[in-house]
Amino acid sequence: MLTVKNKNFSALQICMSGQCFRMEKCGENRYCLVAQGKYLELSQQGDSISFDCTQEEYDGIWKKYFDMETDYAEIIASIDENDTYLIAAAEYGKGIRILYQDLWEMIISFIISQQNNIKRIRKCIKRLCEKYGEQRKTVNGVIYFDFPTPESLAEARIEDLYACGLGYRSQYIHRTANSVYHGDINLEVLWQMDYDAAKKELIKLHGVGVKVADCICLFALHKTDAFPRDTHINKVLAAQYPEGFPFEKYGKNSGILQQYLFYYDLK
DNA sequence: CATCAGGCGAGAC
DNA sequence: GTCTCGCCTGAT
Repeated sequence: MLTVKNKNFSALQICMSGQCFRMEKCGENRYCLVAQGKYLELSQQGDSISFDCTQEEYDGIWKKYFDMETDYAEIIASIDENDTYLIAAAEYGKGIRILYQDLWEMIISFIISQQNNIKRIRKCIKRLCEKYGEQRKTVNGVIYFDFPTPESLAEARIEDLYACGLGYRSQYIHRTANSVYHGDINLEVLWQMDYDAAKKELIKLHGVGVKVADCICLFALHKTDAFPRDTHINKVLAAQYPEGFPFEKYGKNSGILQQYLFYYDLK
C-alpha cells in the first residue's frame, strides 16, 4: 500500500462526475477500479489517498492515469474573479481530475452514454465486459473483467448486444467495432493530431457525433481544450453565459472547467 | 401514461 | 449548412 497527499483529488467526485464508468464506491471511503488491464482499490481520508499497489505500479501506471502531476488548484486559481458561478462550481468539484482512460473503451462507453443516464450506462458497460471481456483474477482472488476488444465486439451478434440493454446503440457499436477491427479507421493516428483534427476523425465512426467525439477527445486523448456540450452544459451556458463561454480566456483548460460546470449542475 | 436521460443518423430543404 | 424526427430502455 502506498499513500499520497493531494488536496485536489476526490475519488468520490471522480466516480460521480461520470467520466469513468468502471470506478465505483465499494466500501466506506473505499473505491474499486478496473483500468489499464488491472484491478485497483484505493481508499481516501481527506486529502490522503492510499493506493493498494506497489510503488512501481503507482509510478508506472496510476500516477499518470489519475493525472497526479497536474496542479488543479492552479487551474482553479486562474478562473476570472468576476465569474462567481464558475468559481463556485470549481470549489464544489475541486477533486475532479481528467483521467487518462483507454481510447477504445471511451469510444464505446460514450456511444452508450447518449440519451442515457449514468446508472444505466454503468450497467450496460458491466454487462458488455462480463459477456465479451476477458476474465481476470488478482493475486487476492478478486475476479474482474477487461473491457472487450474491438475484435470481440466486432464478432458479437447484434441481437446479443441488444440483450445487454444497449437498445438502438447496438447497431452503432456493431458498426464502429467493425470499422476499428478491420482498420477502416486507425485510432493510433489520433494521438498525433490536435483537438479539431482528432474530433473530425472520430466523427467518422457510426454513432459518434459532436458531443461523443468531444468526450473521447477529453477523457481518452486528454485534449483538454475539448468542451463537451450536453443537455446540462447547454442549460448552464444559456443561463450563465448568454454571451458565450470565454474559450479564448481559458484555452486548454476549457475542458477541465467544463467538468466543474457539469458536475455542479448534477447536484 | 408521458417524459427524460451527458445524442445521433437520415432525410428534407 | 440547418432543421426535424424517430429511436431502445428503465426510472420517475
